[in-house]
Amino acid sequence: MKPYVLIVEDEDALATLLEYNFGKEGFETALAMDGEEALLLASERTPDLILLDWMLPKLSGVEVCRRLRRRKETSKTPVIMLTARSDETDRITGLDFGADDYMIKPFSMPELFARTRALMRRAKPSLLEDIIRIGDIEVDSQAFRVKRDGELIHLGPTEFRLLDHFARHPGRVFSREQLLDAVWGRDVYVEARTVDVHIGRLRKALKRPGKSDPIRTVRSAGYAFEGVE
Amino acid sequence: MKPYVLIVEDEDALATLLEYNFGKEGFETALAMDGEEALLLASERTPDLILLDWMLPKLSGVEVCRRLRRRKETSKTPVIMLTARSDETDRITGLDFGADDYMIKPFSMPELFARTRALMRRAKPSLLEDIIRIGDIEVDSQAFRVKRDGELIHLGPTEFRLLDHFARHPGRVFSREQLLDAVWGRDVYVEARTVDVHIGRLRKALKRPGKSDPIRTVRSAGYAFEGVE
DNA sequence: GAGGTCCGTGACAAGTTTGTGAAAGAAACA
DNA sequence: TGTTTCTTTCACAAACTTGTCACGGACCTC
Repeated sequence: MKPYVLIVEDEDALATLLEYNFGKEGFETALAMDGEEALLLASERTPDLILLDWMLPKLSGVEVCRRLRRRKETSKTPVIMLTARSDETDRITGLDFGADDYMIKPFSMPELFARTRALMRRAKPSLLEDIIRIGDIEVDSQAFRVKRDGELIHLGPTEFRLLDHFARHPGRVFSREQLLDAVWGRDVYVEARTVDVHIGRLRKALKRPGKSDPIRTVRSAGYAFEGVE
Repeated sequence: MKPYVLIVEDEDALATLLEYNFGKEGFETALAMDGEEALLLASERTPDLILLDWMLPKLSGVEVCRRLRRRKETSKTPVIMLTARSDETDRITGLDFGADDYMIKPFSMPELFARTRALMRRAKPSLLEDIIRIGDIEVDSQAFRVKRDGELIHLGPTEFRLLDHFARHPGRVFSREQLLDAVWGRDVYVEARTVDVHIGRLRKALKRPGKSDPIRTVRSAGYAFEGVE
C-alpha cells in the first residue's frame, strides 16, 4: 500500500521526471496535465499528496488548490506548489490560499522528497511507516504479519488488508461500501454483508479474554477500529 | 484564545524581534533561550507552533525537535526550524528528523507568517477534529460518538442525528416539521408527534440528576437545545 | 375552573441491523 | 491432482430501533 501522489504538471519533461523519481522512491503516482483533470483525478481517488504546478491550462494552480480545499476529502491533503515565479508576494499568496509548501523551479529532487516526507508524516504518519502500531497490535504491511506481545497472529489475506486499512485510519468510521472500495477494490462486486463476516473473523483473531473488542460497530453506519485503552 | 507560539532562539536581537512581531500579529508567545528550557516550556503548555533555532546552547535544535516528536503532546506540533546554514544536506536532515519547515536566516517576517499560518491551518483542525462542544457535551459526528466528562453516551442513530442537528444550531427553536425535514429527511412520512418521542429519548440519554434539561420545550412552537450553564 | 390544546412518556409491535455457523465454491499450494 | 486454506453467500437468531398510540398531566383561554 504505497502512498499515492497526484502530479499536476503540464510540462512534459518535468512531469516525466517527477513520475519517474516518485515511482522509484516507492510512491504510486498519477499525472494530470491540466487543472480540470487534476480535480477529476483527485476526486476519483483521494491522493496522499499533491504536487501542483502554478501555471496550468484551463484552471490555474491557485484555483485548483482552492477547490481542493473546499472538498471534504481533500481539505487536508498536503499540497506542494511548483512555481517558476520567485517573488515573495506570490509565495505568500500561494501558502495563504491553502497550499502547504512550495518549490521554486528548478528544484532538487532530494529536497522535494524531504518536503514530501515531512508533509506526509504530518498528514498521515502511518503512510510512511512499515510497521503500524495500534494499541498493543503491530501491523507490518511489508512483511504481511501481525503481532501482539511478540506473538504472531494469523490472518487471511482479506482480514489482513482490512486490519491494515483500519490501522492506517484509527478511530474513523467506515461504511461497508467504503471498506469494500478500500479493501476489496473499487470494481469488485461483493455483497456488503460480506464485510460483516470478515469483521467477525478479524474480531475472533484479535480477541483476548480480558480486553475489550478493538473493533467498534457503529449501528447503521459501519465499523471503526480503535486501540484498546 | 490566541494561538500559542514557542520561540526558541538564543540570539537576543532576533528573539526580541520575533516576540514583538508575533505578539503584534495576534499570537501569544513564550521565549526559550536554550534547548533544555525549550523542552521544559513545551511540556508546561503544549504550543500550537514552535520556532526552533538550529544552533542552540545545551541541546541542538535537531535534538530538541527529536525529543519533542517523541512526546505524545508535541508529536504533531508544527515546528519551523530557523537556520543560518544554507547547504541542502542540512535542510533535508532538518525536515527528515521531524521539522515541518525551515527558514534560512535572514528571513522576511511576512514569509514566516505565511508559513506559520499554513502549518497551523493544517495542525489545528486535526487537534480539534470535527467535534462540536455544546455545554458539557461533545458531539463527534465523524466518529459517531457523544461524550460528557469522557463518558460515552449511547444514542440511537436518530437520536444522534437529532442531537447533531441541535448542536450545530445551538439555541435556535425548531418546529417539529423543521426537525422532521432536517433529521428524518424531506420526503419521509412520519407523524409530527414522533419527534416528541425522540426528544424524550434524547432527554433521557442526556439527563443528569443535578443539572437542568438542555432541551427546552417551546410550547406550540417546537424545541431548542441549549448548553447547560 | 371548565374545556380545550399541547406535551411527556411507557408500552409495544413491526421493522431494521448485526453476529455467526454452515455450506459451497475458489484459489492456493504442493 | 489432491489437499488445504480462504472467500462468499445464505439463513436464522439475537440485538437494537423506531413509529405509533393511549393516557395523563401541564398549560392556556375565557
